[in-house]
Amino acid sequence: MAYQPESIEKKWQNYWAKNAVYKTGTDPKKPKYYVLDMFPYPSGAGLHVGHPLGYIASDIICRFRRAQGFNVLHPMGWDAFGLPAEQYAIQTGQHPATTTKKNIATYREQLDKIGLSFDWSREVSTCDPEYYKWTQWAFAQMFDHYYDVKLDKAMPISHLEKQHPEWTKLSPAAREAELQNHRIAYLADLPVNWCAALGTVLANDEVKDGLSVRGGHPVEQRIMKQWSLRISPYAERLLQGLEKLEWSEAVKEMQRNWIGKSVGGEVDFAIQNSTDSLRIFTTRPDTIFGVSFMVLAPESDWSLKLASSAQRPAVDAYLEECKKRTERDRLADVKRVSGVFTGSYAIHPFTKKPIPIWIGDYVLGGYGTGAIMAVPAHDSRDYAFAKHFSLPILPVVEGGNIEKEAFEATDGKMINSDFMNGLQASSAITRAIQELEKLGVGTRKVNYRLRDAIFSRQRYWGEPFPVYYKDGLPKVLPTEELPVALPEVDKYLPTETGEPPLGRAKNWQTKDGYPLELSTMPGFAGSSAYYFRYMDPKNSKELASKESLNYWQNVDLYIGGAEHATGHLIYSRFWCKFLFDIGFAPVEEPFKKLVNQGLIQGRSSYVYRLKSDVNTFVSYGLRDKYDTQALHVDVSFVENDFLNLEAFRNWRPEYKNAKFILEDDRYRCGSAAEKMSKSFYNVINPDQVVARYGADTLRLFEMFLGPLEQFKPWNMSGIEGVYRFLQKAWRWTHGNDESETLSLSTTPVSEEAMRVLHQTIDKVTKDIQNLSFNTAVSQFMICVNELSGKAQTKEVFETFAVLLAPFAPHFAEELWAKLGHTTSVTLAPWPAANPQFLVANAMKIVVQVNGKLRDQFEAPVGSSEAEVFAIAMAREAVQAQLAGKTIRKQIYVNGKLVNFVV
RNA sequence: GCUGGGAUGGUGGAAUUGGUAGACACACAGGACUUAAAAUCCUGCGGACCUUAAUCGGUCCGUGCGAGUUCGAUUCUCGCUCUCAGCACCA
Repeated sequence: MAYQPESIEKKWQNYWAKNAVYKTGTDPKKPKYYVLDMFPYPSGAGLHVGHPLGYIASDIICRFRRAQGFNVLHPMGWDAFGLPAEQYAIQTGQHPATTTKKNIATYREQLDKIGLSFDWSREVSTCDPEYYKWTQWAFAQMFDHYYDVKLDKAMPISHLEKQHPEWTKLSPAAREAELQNHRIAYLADLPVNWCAALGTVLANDEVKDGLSVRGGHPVEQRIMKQWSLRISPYAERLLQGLEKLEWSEAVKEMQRNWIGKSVGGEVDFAIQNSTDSLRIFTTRPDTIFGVSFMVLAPESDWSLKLASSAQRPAVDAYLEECKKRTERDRLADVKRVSGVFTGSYAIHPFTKKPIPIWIGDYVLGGYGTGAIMAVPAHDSRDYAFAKHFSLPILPVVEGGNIEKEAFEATDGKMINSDFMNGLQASSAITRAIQELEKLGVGTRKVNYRLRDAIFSRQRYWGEPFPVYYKDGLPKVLPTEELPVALPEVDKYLPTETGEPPLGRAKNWQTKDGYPLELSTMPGFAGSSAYYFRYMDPKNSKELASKESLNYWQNVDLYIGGAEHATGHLIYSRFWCKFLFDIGFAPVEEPFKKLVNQGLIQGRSSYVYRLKSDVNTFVSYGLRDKYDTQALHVDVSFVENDFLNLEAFRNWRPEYKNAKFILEDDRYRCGSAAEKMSKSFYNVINPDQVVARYGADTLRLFEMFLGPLEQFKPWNMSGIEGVYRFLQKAWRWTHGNDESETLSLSTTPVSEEAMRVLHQTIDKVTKDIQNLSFNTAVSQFMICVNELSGKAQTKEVFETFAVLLAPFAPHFAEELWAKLGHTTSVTLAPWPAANPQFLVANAMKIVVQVNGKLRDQFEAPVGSSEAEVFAIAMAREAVQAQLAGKTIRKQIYVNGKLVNFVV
């Protein structure tokens, strides 16, 4: 029987399922290893070949670690709440739960075909009330905690109340208002990103360039009452925590930017003819003598307060104009300078000179204090503003070309700066703050860009809040009364009065009749602690038991896309730190090592149609000789870039009589790497590939495609290579294509063959550890090429089966069973390479003189360095052609430099 | 503009701390087997050149561009070009 993946793969998948081979429990005798894939959102389109890339990689690691004696946790589940299901529900009336369930079934079926070693007994789904009960629990905990700045951790609200006995005298509403300023989950009027088309608010990471990431709808700023998570006090811990993580520098850097720490000072500028003072934040207090004007954000409270009566009409007009400009317009013309003078002046803290106060939309209300001191000589934005309005530009740091542009460096000497003259700008920063502190008008200050996370969504398909309102004040439900299950509604749209869809639910209230919160949680809620739930997924008392938490700790290896860098990955870290603070989580960081698999792009194919004759298509190589238009063609009609003419003619009626201008009697298509999309006709499903080549070939091929973290186009032309490899391996082990049994021999294995086998053990082991799966696959190919037709002993086949199992588990399992084993190859221990076979029996000695090859020869293994030299010198003497020259001689043993003499 | 990656044959990609560049695979070409095709197996495959009847053998150039360090650079340093990704009025 030839290698027939379809028969063996189904068999072993059933075997694994029936015998629960991959079921994991806590086992104190073994070291633990937790490998997690980012769980997918089950969309209606199903999986394409890009999805399994990360899953296959993590599966290889899992199988490898198991063989090394680790107790491996490798679960999978579903990020099941989400916008697409809701929008589909709005269009069709079908309940999102129904669609989601169907999609999950499809995903599950597709994943099962790939032979992944998930422990499905731990499957979770974020839309399951038994799951989101614990999301609600965590939220309730956040409501009941505040961030204690002194202790630098979250503490119970009761602890805060003890420090404020005066609050007990307040009315319930006033007291709650105080508490809302501290609760980690709090309700506040906030400027939010409102998306009218989606009917909901969005988090900052869900908005890009003023458009929603999902759907690309315009987003505007609005003030709304929203639930938020106070993530900003965690900024410093989130930043510091990055240092210890084994994450790519790229993702760490993205998080650093997102947190946006900047160190500087806050300075109070007195306002002329007023007792008020204007507080600004600056990172360059050293340039304070270069201040020539101040700028307020248009949305700042000061803007109207400081408008003089003479300037009032101009200020009003400008503020009106700013309001009209949406976020998008503002981003669209960054270069445009606009602003207006308020008519008021501030007083310089050192020179006591008056400084005009302006309003400008390049200053943001939401950052710092919403006001700046402008130093045009040393800030490019202030420079542009000053040039536009002809304001003075006063250089205080030596260097640059102030006539042309702002000089922003801090490596110059201070000038025109009184007590700071002559200092380096970088050291003047500290000096300036000291002086300001003496005057009592300034202090050192650290600012973060990280904003609190807005946590309300005006949607149906999400976790309901565990919140009700008593006398108009928010309360959270106790854990015993959770979950608050998502109610049924007649339509998935906002109500006529503009309330979220939950406003349509009947009896949406607590058992005591208090109304429940109408908004739902955002997408990241369910994914922020799912890694803990997998540890103990059936627990109805807790998110996870102490015992399981202490055993599994956190995720050792997390694999998923880099697109979650500033969303899920930062929220999860925050969530975990909070759970750590309240004594639930055993560790502060959820994911020790993170690997971002590269996107697999689709490979689109094109045909070239004559503009003059829409029925004629020109082959790729000849297209320049004609005037043509490129059209996408379904990639299923194309093999190795050659078009199947028959299939193309049958594709659409208008191509029935298509004519072709061929090259070498064939039609060659053009190609390009693009996102996999239905509209480009380039989507490849893993099912198609499995049906034709089998799961093991798909697995090997996805790994062979290139480095895991690299973006790469899907290109089927190479798949034959790995398929041939498995066929060769089959023939090697079975003797020929027809044999049903193994072709075993007792002939001792040659030393050379042992060398190949042990090099394979060595290389594959190292490659898996380095996540260098593509070179591991190459090593397997070398191994089979070398050993094919020889080395057919039981021991060799056994070693090969164990090595191959992580990559091609079905093939390995079949081979293992035929070797007489009755248990899964998964349970076999990982082989160790014998160092004896890793060195060559004859050392290859290469002698170079002045970098040029002069001599090469072999010496017996074990020769000492001195012997090698002696042989080399003797041979050189015979050659006798080096006399009279200064030489540098290098001697290589097996390609390695051992020494050199001059 | 800022930050972080990347650039190696026709193609995807290999190359421990600097040490014989191009492993492995695809594509292509030639050959064997076959009535034929498929499959399989074998050979060649960066460029220029020398040598030869042809092999064998040998030389020079070659890892985006230009310098530098070094006996020796795909690898390290500096300066560019192009490209991918992220951030972007964050004071």
